Amino acid sequence: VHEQASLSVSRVILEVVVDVPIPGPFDYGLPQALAATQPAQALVGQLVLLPWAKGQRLGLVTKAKTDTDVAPEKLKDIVSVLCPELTLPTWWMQLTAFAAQYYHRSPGELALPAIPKLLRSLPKNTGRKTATPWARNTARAAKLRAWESPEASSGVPELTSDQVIALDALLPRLPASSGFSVTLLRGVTGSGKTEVYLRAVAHILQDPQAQALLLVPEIGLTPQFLASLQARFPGMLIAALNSGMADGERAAHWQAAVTGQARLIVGTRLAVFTPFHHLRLVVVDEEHDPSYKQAEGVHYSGRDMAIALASHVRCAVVLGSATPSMESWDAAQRGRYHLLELPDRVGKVALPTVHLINVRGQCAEHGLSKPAIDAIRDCVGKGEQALIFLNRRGYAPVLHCGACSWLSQCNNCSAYRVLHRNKLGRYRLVCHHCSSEAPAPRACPDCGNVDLSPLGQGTQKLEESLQVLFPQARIGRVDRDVARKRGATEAVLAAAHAGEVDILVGTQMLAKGHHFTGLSLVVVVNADSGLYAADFRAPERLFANLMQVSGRAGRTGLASKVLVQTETPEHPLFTALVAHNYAAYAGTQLAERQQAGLPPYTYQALLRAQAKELAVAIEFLRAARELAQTLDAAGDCMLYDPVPMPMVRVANIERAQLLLESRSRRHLHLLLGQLLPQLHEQRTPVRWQLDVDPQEI
DNA sequence: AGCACGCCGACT
DNA sequence: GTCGGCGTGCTC
Repeated sequence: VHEQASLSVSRVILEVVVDVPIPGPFDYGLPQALAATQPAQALVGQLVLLPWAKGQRLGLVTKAKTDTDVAPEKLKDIVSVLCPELTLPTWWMQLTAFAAQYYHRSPGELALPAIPKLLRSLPKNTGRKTATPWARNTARAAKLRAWESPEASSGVPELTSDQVIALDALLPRLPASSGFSVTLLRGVTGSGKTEVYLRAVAHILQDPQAQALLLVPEIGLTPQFLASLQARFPGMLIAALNSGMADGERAAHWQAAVTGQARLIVGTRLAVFTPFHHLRLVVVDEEHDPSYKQAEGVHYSGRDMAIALASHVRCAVVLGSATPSMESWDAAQRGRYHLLELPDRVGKVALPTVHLINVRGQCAEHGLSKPAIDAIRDCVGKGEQALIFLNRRGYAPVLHCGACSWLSQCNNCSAYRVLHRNKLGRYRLVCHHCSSEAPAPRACPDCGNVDLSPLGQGTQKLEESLQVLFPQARIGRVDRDVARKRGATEAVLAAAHAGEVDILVGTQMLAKGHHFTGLSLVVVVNADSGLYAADFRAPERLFANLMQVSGRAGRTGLASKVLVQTETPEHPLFTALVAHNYAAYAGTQLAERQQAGLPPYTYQALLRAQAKELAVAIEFLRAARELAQTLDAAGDCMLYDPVPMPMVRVANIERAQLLLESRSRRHLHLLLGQLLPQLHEQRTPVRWQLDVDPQEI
C-alpha cells in the first residue's frame, strides 16, 4: 500500500479526451522516456497516440496532474506524441469544452473532429520514418497562393452615409481593449452590408498580427467570392475552410489559419472550431441562414458557436442579415446585441415594388398566371432579365394515375418520388430523401392505365413551359440537379451576368448573393409552401427567402418589380413583404412566439429516435420522457409526448421525436445533463441523438 | 461509436 | 466439421 501511494504521487497523470461518445476524460500515465524530454505541462493541448482497448487511437491531452482514481492495473501509458509541432491553445480547449457541454457531447467529440484528418491520422508502421504530417503539411501550406482575381482591384467603393454611421458605431468596438461584443447589422438587400464588413476587416487587419474570420452560408463560399475578396486585399493570404475541400487542401488552409500565415479566413460553419493564431474579428454573413446549423453528428449552430468563439478570444462579432433570425432580432431589441441598420439601398436605388397575384382557384397548367406571363413578356421584350423562382427541383413533384389514383410513392420513405427528366429526355422517378430512383413507368403499376400524368411542376417543367411560351428567349436553370454537374452552375450564372440569358429559372440556390445587373423582374411561382407547415419557424424561413429573392431585382437602378403568386394574398406575411417591412413582420412573429411560449422565449431540445418499427422508436422516447419526468420533479421543463417525425420514414427507417422545453435554459440543460448519461447507459437497439436548439421541428 | 468476444444456423 | 449472424460489454 505504501509503495502504491508513493508511486501515485510521483507519477505524472495526463487527462486525455477521445472522439468517443462516452464522457471521459481518460487518465493515462506519462512514460519515463517522454517525461524526460519535456515538462508534462507542455503536453497539454497536444495530440497523443494512446493504447485503447485492443488497439490504438488518437487523444488530446487536456490536463497534467499527479493523482487518479483509475486502478493502477488499468492505467496505461500514452504511446507517443503524435504532432509535437501543434499545441492547441487554452482558449480553444475551453471553447470546445463549452460546446461539448452545451450540446451534451463528450469533449473529444467536438475537439478532435475540428482537426483536419490529415493531421490526426495514425502513423502507418511502414518501418521507415518519414516527415511528420505537420511538416509535410507545412510544405503544402507554404504553396498556398492568392486567389485568382480576373481584374485588378476594382477600387474601394465610396461609403453611403448610412454605412459611415454604421462603421462609426462599429469601429470603436474592434480594438482588442474593447473585448467581446456582438453587433447585429441589419441591412436591406443591396444596402452594402458586405462593404461594412470589409471595412471592419480591413481596419482590424492593419495590425499585422491580427486575423479575421468571415463565416458564410454553405453556398456562399464560391471561387468568385474568394476572388473578389482577394481583389480587395491584394497580396494577403486568404484561407478557405469548408467541408467540400479535399483532405490535403483543407489541412493546408487550416494550418495557415493556425500559424497566422493566413490573415483572413473565409469559411462555412465548421471554421468556427479552428484554433486561430490571433483572431480579432468574427463576421457571420446572412446569420439567419439555415445552413449554419449542422444537421448531422453534433447538431451545433455555427452562428451561436461564432459568438462563443468571439467570447473566448475576447473580440467583436458582427452578425449580418437583411432578415435576422428571431433569436438575434430579439437579442438586439433587448439591447443584448448592438443593433446597426442600413435602411436604404446603395445609391438610393429603389427597392422593387412587390405585387401579389391571387392564384386561388386558378389552375394554370404551367404554373404561371396571366399577369406573370405578361410581365415576363414585357421584361424580355425590353431586353431585361427575369428570374423565376420555384423552390422545387425536378419535373413534377409526383406522378399520378387518373384512373385509379395511384401516386408515385417511394418504397422506402413516406414521401413521393419526384418525376425528373434526365439528359436523354427520359423520365425517371427519384426520391429526394433516400435517392432511390427508377425509370418512370409507362403504365400505372396498379391498374395498367397508360395515361399517367405529372402533378404540379418543378423547375425542369417550368423551364420547358417557358421555352414554349417564349420560344425566342434564352433560358437558364439553376438548381441542385444542375449544380451536380461540375461547372454547370457557374456556366449558367456567367452567361446570366454576361447578358446571355433572358430568363433564369431556379430554386433558392438563386436567391442568395447574386447580383444580376440586367434583372428587373422576379416571379415567385408558389409562395405558399411552408405557410401552414407544422414547424413554427417555417413562416420565418419563407419570409426570409422571399425577401432575399425579391432583393435580386433592380439592384442597379432599373425600375423593377416582384410578382408573388399566392393563394392567400391577405396573409400578414405578404403584407409585410409588399411593404419591405422586416421589423413589422419580426414584431408580429415575436409577439406570437411570446404568446405561444416558443423560442426565443423558451429553450428547446429535441430527442430523435430511429428504429425499423415506429412503435420501438416511440417506446424508447416514452421511456426517456418518463425518466426525464422523474429527474425534473420540480416541473421546470415541459415534456411533450413523443410523436412521429413529420417525415416519418426515410430509407425504411421509422423516426420519432420528443420535444423538451423550458423557460429557463439553465433548467433545461440541468435536466439534459442528468438524462443523457442515463440514456447512454441503457442498451437499446434504437439509434437516437439529441438536438439542442433544433431549427426544424 | 468501434471492436472484440460469444453462442447458434447454412455451407464446403 | 466451419463461416458468420449480430447481442452485449468495454474502452483510463
